[in-house]
Amino acid sequence: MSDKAAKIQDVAKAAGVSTATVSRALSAPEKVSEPTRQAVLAAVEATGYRVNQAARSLRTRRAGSVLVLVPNLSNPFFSQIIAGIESRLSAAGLKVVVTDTGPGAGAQALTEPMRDGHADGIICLDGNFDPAALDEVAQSRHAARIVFACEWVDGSPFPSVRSDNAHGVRMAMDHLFALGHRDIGLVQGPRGNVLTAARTEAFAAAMAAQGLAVQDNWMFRGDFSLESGRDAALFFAQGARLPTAVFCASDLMAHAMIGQWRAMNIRVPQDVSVVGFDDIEVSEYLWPPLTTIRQARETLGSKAAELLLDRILGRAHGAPAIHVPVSLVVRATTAAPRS
Amino acid sequence: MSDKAAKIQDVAKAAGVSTATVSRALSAPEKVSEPTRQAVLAAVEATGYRVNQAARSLRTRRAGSVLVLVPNLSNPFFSQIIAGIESRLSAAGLKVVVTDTGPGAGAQALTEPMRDGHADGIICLDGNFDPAALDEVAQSRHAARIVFACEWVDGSPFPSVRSDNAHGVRMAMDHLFALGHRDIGLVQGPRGNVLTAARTEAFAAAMAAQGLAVQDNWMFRGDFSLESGRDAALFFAQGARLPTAVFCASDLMAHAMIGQWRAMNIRVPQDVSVVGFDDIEVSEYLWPPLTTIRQARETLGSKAAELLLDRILGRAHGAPAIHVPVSLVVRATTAAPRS
DNA sequence: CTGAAAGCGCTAACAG
DNA sequence: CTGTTAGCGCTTTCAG
Repeated sequence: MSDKAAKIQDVAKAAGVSTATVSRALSAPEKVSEPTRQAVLAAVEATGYRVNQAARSLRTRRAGSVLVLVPNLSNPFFSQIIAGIESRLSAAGLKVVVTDTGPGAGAQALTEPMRDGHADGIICLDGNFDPAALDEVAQSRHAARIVFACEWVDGSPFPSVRSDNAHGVRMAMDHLFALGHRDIGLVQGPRGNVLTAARTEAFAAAMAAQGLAVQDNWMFRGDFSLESGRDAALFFAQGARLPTAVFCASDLMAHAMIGQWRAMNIRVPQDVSVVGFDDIEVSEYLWPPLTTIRQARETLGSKAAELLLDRILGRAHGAPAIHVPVSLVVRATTAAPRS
Repeated sequence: MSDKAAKIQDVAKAAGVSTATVSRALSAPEKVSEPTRQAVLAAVEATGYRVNQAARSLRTRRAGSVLVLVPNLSNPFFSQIIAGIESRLSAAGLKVVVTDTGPGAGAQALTEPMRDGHADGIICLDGNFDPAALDEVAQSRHAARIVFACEWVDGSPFPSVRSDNAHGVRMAMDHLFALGHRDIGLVQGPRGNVLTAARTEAFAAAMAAQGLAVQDNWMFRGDFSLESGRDAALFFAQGARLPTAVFCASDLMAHAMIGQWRAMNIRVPQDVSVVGFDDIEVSEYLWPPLTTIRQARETLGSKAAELLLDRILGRAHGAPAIHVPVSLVVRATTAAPRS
């Protein structure tokens, strides 16, 4: 049990067959007669044999695993997506490993793991790549095994799974309009981010459809982080007049903004209503519970896994953009405007 | 660039040297003359060569990576620990991969990755293993490359890095005592967890030192989750009398408890004071900002990485338990008891 | 259905 | 300092 690791030779000897048969019994059972299969399995058990993945990879030129690239592991938003990915891929016999794309990771982060034989495919949750650099990636022979989820890169030829951001924003805005809000502020994501673009654009469109102007002094540039949410609170509070509602492009920013406002005695939703985006777990538990747009994170993950699997197995090609529905979760941070 | 992957042979040919020299130039530059090294590097560049990790692993019997086992990826508490691990190990040329120990993962999760050649070592942030099963793990030839961090398993022969939990609880309690609290409740972690044991014991000791009894009806069994924090709020509210302060074994539980209480019109800290444990990022941003015990997460991670590295390189042995200092962060959830 | 044998790409002795 | 050579453990033709 604690001796040298058994190798396929040892199993073959113990089972009285050749190494080739052991190999087949293990990875293509249907090619082996039932009795030999049993014998091999028994021998595997007896010797405590485990296949050496390095040797197998070298021979088959497959890694047996998929890499998930996350922009920021500390954002609880991502864990459920990973869970969705995992459930789909582990069923297909693939391991899932997760890595944080450090700040300023180059586009090579998308191909290197495959070139180096670490992964058979990549699911990237980070859209923060230089489009030009991505063109080069697209030329690589590994390009077909890259899938984006949540975020994506405009104009890039990779399949992606995304929440229906525009629809989410529209629901949020309709909810605010229905409550009677017309003076609505926006906390955006970081410049150059596709989610920022999609959500900001949808915000502007919704305002325009109501004949409302988007005011510059009610528009704050954040970066999805807690800190920028706090900054947003200060920004709005310093203005001549508070909007009656603010739409935040992420829950995290919304929570920090609300927290800072409370410290300043600005009450949500009595003084200002707030809507978030993401529906992270904590949003349900804090007070006041956050009205927000829920992303179907598990679905996002499993669809991305599906897309990648299709490509790894050569079952499908092309670069579809799959949109996953979102939903409005009305909780306690929204109410009619202050009079 | 997008052709077949270059192999070491191609580089050797291009540089006019043998494959062995290429190999040396890449992984032991000091064993090669400067001119040849340059020639090899140029050839690598020209061919776009990347070493095949599977082949290298097969030959060297090393994976070149370390696995971090996390109980729950969705807890933001872990990400900074991982960052600490990463900064130390990447400097040593090791990749870091992260996996979620699914619920009910067996002890084989600790050895399998090494047996299978996926990892050279394991840093485990999850203490939830059957001690009996761990005895078997301890016999394995991979036992020497397992390090625990944050959590650990009592009586197991593995090195570990831990926060000084007892000291943290003592500081929290002293803070409450100094404010005048004597009626103090406790929200524990899950049964069988070492952190629960350490923190609950320290709580009881602190109370005893003040001549105070630990009341059963002010003691709630949680599991570190948001949901159990909400349950704790209900539990205390249903009692005949609220304690004047509650110590929560995790920030997440504290936040959910406070949130639920606010919904019930129980105010923190006016009606009850609350102290948490962890100091997750959000604790600083919510209202009221949480008084809590800060764990030096980055340090926890880097020390664990150091410990593991020593063992991988054969520089050190044994199973030390390294204690990392914690600190009390006083914010706004604690005040003098209601009168 | 099974066995023999040839490597996958790399590194580590061992000579020179 | 450099080249030759022998595998690491596995899968996969190719025969039988």
